[in-house]
Amino acid sequence: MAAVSGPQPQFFGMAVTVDVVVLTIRDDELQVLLVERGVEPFRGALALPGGFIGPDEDAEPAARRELAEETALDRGGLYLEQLRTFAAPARDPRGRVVTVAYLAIAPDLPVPVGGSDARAARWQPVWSVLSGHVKLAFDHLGIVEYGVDRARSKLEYTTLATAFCPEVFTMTELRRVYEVVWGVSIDARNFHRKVTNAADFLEPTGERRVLETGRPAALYRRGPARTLFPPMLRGAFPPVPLADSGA
Amino acid sequence: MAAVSGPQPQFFGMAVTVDVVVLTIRDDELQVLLVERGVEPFRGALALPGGFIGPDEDAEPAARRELAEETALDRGGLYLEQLRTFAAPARDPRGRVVTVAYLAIAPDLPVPVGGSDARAARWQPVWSVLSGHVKLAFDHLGIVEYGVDRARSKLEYTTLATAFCPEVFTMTELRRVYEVVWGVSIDARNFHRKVTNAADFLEPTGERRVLETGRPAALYRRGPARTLFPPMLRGAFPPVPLADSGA
DNA sequence: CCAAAAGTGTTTCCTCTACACCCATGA
DNA sequence: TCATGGGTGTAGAGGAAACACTTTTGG
Repeated sequence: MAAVSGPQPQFFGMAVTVDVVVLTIRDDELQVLLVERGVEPFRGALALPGGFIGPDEDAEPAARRELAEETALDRGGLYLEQLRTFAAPARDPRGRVVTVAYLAIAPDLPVPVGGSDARAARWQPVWSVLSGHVKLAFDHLGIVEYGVDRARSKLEYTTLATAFCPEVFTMTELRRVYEVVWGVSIDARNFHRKVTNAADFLEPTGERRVLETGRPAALYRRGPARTLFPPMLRGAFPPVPLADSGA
Repeated sequence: MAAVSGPQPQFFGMAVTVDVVVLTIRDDELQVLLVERGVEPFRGALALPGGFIGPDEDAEPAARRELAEETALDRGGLYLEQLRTFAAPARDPRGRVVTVAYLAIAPDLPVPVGGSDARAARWQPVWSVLSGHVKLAFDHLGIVEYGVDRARSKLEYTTLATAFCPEVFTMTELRRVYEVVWGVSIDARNFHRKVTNAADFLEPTGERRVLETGRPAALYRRGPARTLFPPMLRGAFPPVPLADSGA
């Protein structure tokens, strides 16, 4: 595509990248996917997976491509949505680089491997990033904060929670998503009633999963609904920090 | 800021613009601010106000600057939030132009005037744009659709509705915002109770506004809250199309 | 039989809707 | 005193929180 000679060629000196906040639940914790940078700047530092948008590429395909290249995550079922764009003039030492941030949600997957521009990819608990224990390159800390906020909000009024689950899942697995992402404790019985009443949220498969102990759990698949009505309101839950389900 | 000589100079050939969906309520209709383009491409066509981000400028300041330049809208009180970024490769005939779209909400203001790159600025009913009656340049129709959707959603669980009102306003003015933006009819009495119960949504000024007829209405100012709890759920309102408040 | 996890029923409370009713002003 | 719009009271429906209780498996 040749550029029409325009009156403002001086503006065509920027680069646009994508960066992806991939969230999952592992070991009963909310975790984010990070890569160790293999190139300058910030070589060796941890960062979000991402990279430059190609000259003839749209942003979302670029996000999927970078995920596939750097982290071997490319299965089609991955939930991906645009978060927001970060355009502070000095956010990248290479020059004027504007980044379009994406949020992806994945079920608990095998540990991803490194790719071309990244030495290694690994899951990191979100709290360790938000608390500053783990430092990120560029302005990626702010992007993670924004992405986690978005995910927490969207659990309320969309069916996003199912994106954290595998294709079939139990009621308890779905409830753990809410508990872990929000950091609250939820009554299993009222939760069961609420989500089964929400139209098109879940479809029973008819199958059951037998565990080591206890009654077998019914299995569900995500339904066609994308918004949740009535919503699951966070404000309605007790300020209890967490269920002491462990130990 | 000189660019550090990086390994990927071939990516630095893009331009980034901002485009702003400014919404207001005029004549009991939701309206959007459009400008008549004064330069190519699409010279003479209607478009959203916007323009190129400067070499050392962040996106949000650019949006405010373009609004001031093209539409003489620059008062500080304007609500402005980022919507999303549109990056389709062929969206602009001048070359690879990525745009960061913003949503602004304004109270009913005096009709704005044109500025440098725009011959004239004017309010247009949203329905005339969404229905295709009024054609827009570039992919701006899609941006308006996205912005209107966002505004409708945010009325539910944020205090965004007050951004449509002047600094002090009556309960009825606030209710008209919901009715016009959602296209529904709302019981005035229940609405009154609901918003006065929501913490920090409204602050009574103690003043009253005397109208031509009827009991004087109490005046309110927006409170410090930015989120609304409990939310105003759209699904709860009757499927009635509109209040027949006019003749 | 016991432990553990899944799922149901029931009570109580609280919010929301619908609507009757009262209040304050101008003409 | 009438018309017009602002604001309160209240009864009934529906949803949610709390929690006792039953079901189904493994040991």
